[in-house]
Amino acid sequence: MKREKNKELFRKFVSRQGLKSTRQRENILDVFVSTKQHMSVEELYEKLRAAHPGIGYATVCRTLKLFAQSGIAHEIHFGDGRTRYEPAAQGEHHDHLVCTGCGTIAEFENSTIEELQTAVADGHDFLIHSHKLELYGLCARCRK
Amino acid sequence: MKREKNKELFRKFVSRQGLKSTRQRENILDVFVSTKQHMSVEELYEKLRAAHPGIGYATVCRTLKLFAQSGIAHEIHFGDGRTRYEPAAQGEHHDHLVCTGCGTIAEFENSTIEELQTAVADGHDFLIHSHKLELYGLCARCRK
DNA sequence: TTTATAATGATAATCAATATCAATAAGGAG
DNA sequence: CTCCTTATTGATATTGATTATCATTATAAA
Ligand SMILES: [Mn+2]
Ligand SMILES: [Mn+2]
Ligand SMILES: [Zn+2]
Ligand SMILES: [Zn+2]
Repeated sequence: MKREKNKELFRKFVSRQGLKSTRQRENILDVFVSTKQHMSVEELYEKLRAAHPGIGYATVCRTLKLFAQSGIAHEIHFGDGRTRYEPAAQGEHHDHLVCTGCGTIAEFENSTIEELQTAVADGHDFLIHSHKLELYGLCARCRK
Repeated sequence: MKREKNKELFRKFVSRQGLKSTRQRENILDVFVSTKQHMSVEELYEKLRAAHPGIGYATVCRTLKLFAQSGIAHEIHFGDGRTRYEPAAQGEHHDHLVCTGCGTIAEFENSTIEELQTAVADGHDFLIHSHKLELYGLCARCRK
């Protein structure tokens, strides 16, 4: 299961980096892997406080950054000034449709687009490390 | 010429919206349309101060927002926390290759990608209003 | 001109993210 | 297990870009 896989990956990352395993990190890990996607730091912090009062905002920020470093999370910026995180699925990738009406996020994969991106980069003698593709607009419900 | 076109478009926007034509707006317009692309607010402010000491930072911010509203500028966020602006070419569109080594920005257009984006959106019953496609990586020089 | 209203610019406020730092916890050595 | 070094935590202060405030100034219509 993806959740357990990510938890295991993070524990290995902590060990490999000489970091320490702490109660807070485990708690944040638990909540994060079982969360709906694209949560802001604030949202995750509130969810965590409900289960683990006393947790610090700074610790949540720091730990989410570690999640991103370890590869189990992706940091996302939708342009509203809030950093969001989503659990990563190893070996998978997707981009986002963002409804500016209700804020709903849909996900999609399109291998042809990905290939064309690589072709474009090749033409510029450019080596892609990562990319961001976001489609902003209105979902069906918000258009009615 | 594109520069004069954009200046004219902005002046019409100002008139249409019942705004006032001011020395500051004209100065900012002059500098903006003749600028290299993807300048941060801070960079534009410094460039403006050189030619027009006394200009206020807040005025630069406000005016750049007006440029974006009027359609002669695009607001860009490359994820470094600084808002950038680039002159818009009416009826044209491009996306960006961002070198994480030296910060150089290359531009590209790919109509096939654009069509595929629309197809993806259609499949989700989603109406695209705008999109963001950025390819991050290393340019040829930074790879050597 | 006169006058109503918008714009300006100095400054304060905002807000998410990050840095600081004393107190606490982890975990290896003995 | 206990000691000890070092990392982590969380309260708080700070940062940095942007936005709001507001007294002063400028615009443009009457
Ligand atoms: Mn996603
Ligand atoms: Mn551009
Ligand atoms: Zn919607
Ligand atoms: Zn480069």
